[in-house]
Amino acid sequence: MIKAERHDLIVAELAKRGAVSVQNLAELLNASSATIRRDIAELDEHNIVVRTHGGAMLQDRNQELPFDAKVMAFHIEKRRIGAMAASMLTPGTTIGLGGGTTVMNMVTAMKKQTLHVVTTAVNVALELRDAPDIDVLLTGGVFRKRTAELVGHVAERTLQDVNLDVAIIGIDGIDLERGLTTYDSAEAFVNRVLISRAREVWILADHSKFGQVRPAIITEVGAISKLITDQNAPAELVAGIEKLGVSVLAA
Amino acid sequence: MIKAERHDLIVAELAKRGAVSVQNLAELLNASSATIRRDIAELDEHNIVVRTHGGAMLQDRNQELPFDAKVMAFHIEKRRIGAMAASMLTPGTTIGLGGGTTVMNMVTAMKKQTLHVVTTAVNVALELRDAPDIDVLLTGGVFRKRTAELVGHVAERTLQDVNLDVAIIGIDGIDLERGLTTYDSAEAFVNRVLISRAREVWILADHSKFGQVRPAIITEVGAISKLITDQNAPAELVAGIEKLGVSVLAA
DNA sequence: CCCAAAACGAGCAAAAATGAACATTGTTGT
DNA sequence: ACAACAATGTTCATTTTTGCTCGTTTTGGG
Repeated sequence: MIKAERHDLIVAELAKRGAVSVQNLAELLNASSATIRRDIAELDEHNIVVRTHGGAMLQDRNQELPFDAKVMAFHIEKRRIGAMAASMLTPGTTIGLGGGTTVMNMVTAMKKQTLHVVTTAVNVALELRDAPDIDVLLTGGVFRKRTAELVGHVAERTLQDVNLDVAIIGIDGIDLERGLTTYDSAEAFVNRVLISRAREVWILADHSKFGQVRPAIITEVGAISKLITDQNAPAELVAGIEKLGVSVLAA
Repeated sequence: MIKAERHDLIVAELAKRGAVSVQNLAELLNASSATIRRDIAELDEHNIVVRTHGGAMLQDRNQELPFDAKVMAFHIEKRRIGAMAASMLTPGTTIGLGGGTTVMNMVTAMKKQTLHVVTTAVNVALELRDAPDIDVLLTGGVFRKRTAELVGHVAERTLQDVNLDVAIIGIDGIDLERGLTTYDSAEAFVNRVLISRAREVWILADHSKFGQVRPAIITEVGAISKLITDQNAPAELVAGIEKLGVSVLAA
């Protein structure tokens, strides 16, 4: 059994049970505990799992939300997408972040880095409270209660004053002709401004978003730099997107 | 079973039942009562559960947020001050809110009212997520991690664009000669802007703030309209403040 | 108010897990 | 074929965790 296979199985086991011991995994995978420990350490470095004494778990209980998390759709995929996106950041750069669960997964994975963050999402700011080397600028704006995101002209004007190296946003639908879409038009507009201020645009979207069309258009597919998704994204759609000059990465 | 897993299960059990005994948990998790006690103690240190004699229970929702030590001090007084201030609001008006624990107490007490809120405090916005008839404008700005407040020119500029009926802020010190003061000068400055945009200024301060002087000046005592405090405020200071035209109310 | 049962904290020793160094195996490129 | 390298397993000293004992504190019933 090769390393990558073990890693996959460890993540799969965690997805099922939430936490596993080194011993269990050693038996399950016919590997020595030393190897399992090395595997877990590596997965932890990539922020895919959290290493603990005796084993590994999916998330640090300190940040475990009282609700969902484990119920959330495609949370393993989102976590891996977030971890990959976080690992691709250049230290010291300024990144703009929208809202959404996938982006939040990325934020938890990037806490140890050195960055400047501009965001329209209140949750992102709060999550970064214990990130010692990341400063956070909240755009301000009308507080959307459902998503805890900030919209409107205050958000827009604040964004007009910053330059971003990368804008990273989550979406609800991606379609070759209809572009990147979401449910709320005010949020779509703010995301459009975010995009306009950035040299590069990264989109985070698990495979369930492919081929979906939502009411509010954010931008066209050709306008983005990178699309970070999971292994299950439909191949022909991925090919079509790449043909538009977008680099598609599968976590 | 690894420690982290036990911790998760303890929290899960609490989520279901509200409270559990050490014995129950010991059986359920196949661990000794000593271990369970240590687990609960650790979870309690991280403020995830509340340790009690014989077991553990869920956090008291009213005092759970990130302020810890400060919240406990003068908790009762702050709550009464907050309740009184909330009861004095006129429906439909626009109020500006700063940060701090006393203001937060007021915010929890005003959720059912109909109001427009402008605030520099991220916690205030989140707290009002389930207030159906209050719309919230967050000013934006640099996110101060210690207090979760927003400061800097973005906050200032947003405030320049609004007119407030009342500005309500908490302070760390009030003194006849040295005025209203707080620890952080950036926050003091934002509060000053907040005050400048309002027709009326209400200050919330429990009695421990009287006679205190902190590094950063917000404004002079004569500039405020109402001071809402508790019964234990020193009488001679209150008299001096009233002489400056401030109406002092004791909750 | 008092007493017995239950729960607790602290110290301790056994057990489990870890990290680091080293040996072995397998793979890759030349 | 051979050297360089990565991955894995093994050993051992160290650290962390756990269960137990015992004296003390808290709780709740009479």
